[in-house]
Amino acid sequence: MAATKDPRPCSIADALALVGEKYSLLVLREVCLGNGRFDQLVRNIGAPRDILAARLRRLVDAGILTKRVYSERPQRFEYRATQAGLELEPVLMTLKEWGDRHLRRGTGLPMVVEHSCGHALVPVVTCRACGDEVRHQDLTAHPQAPGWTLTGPTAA
Amino acid sequence: MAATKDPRPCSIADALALVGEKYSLLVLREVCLGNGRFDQLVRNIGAPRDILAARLRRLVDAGILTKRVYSERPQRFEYRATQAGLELEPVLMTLKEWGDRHLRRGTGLPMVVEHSCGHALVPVVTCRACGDEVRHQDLTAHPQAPGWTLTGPTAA
DNA sequence: GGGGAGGGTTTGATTTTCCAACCCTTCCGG
DNA sequence: CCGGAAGGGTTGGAAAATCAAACCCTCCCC
Repeated sequence: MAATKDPRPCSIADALALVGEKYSLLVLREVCLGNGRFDQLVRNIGAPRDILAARLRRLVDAGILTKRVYSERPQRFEYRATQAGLELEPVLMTLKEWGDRHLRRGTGLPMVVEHSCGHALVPVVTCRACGDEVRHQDLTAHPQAPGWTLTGPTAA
Repeated sequence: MAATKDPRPCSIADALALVGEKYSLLVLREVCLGNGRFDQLVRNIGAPRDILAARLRRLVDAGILTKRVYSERPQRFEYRATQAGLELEPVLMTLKEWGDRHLRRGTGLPMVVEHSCGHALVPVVTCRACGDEVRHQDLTAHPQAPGWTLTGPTAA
């Protein structure tokens, strides 16, 4: 689902071209939870079976999932996240946190993820260099490739 | 674009229902960069004008963007991120980082974001409680609402 | 040999997207 | 006063993606 003629070279656009189609990130959610079987995915995501099959093919081709046999005779499969797939989990957690805060004021969370430190996970995006939480006003964009023309206050 | 019958109550699914449609997150990318005018968005994202208009309406309705007049006579508009919109920027940065690492091995990045600490931003998702980087093996899911049946190794 | 689980594919109707063309207002130049 | 051009969309019809339900195949169990 690449933005058909995105004139900007952009890793965000490229990433979304792989995992931005409807259901793809929900597939990853389920697979990260260990629910990697076809009918589990159908039930838990609520996607049409044909679409789901297409997404799974795409994610496997992209190296985000692998298809494993968990039983010969009868032959049965399971999808699992590759390393690249697991590294998308922080994106999911960050999105979950946003949804928890903005879409469920007061409603109680449908799921809580516990971190190994013993606390409920509240993901925070920080800067690798200084450790500070990332906020918009601390960021400045520096285009490195043609196609980028900035005009706003974030421009460099 | 809600997963039409997602049986799971889930903040990830809900968030994607708002911003998961094609182009929506790219709109947010541009708006965060300060490129909030309709024809800038068309050019920079490469989306059809009608689709873009629909996305903008939706994002404004959802409280993620606002439509501001930046010139009366001739009347001209500009879209800006609300606080809720700005708080999605960490999601974009995390996704950008994933794309930079997995989709551009060796190709040189099309854009670098500088953090106010003086270094190029490399976003890291950490746990608010302990500060450690979030990794899959440190997470355990705890369903709080019906609809959640876990079977895998992540299950609680 | 009937039925169910698992993992899909096929078919046809319904929605979305896409693209090009068009519209409207206001400013500008001649 | 007339003809653009910029900005911000809307409209119409063709093309593509999605949806739901039905179907298929293999193997297992009774």
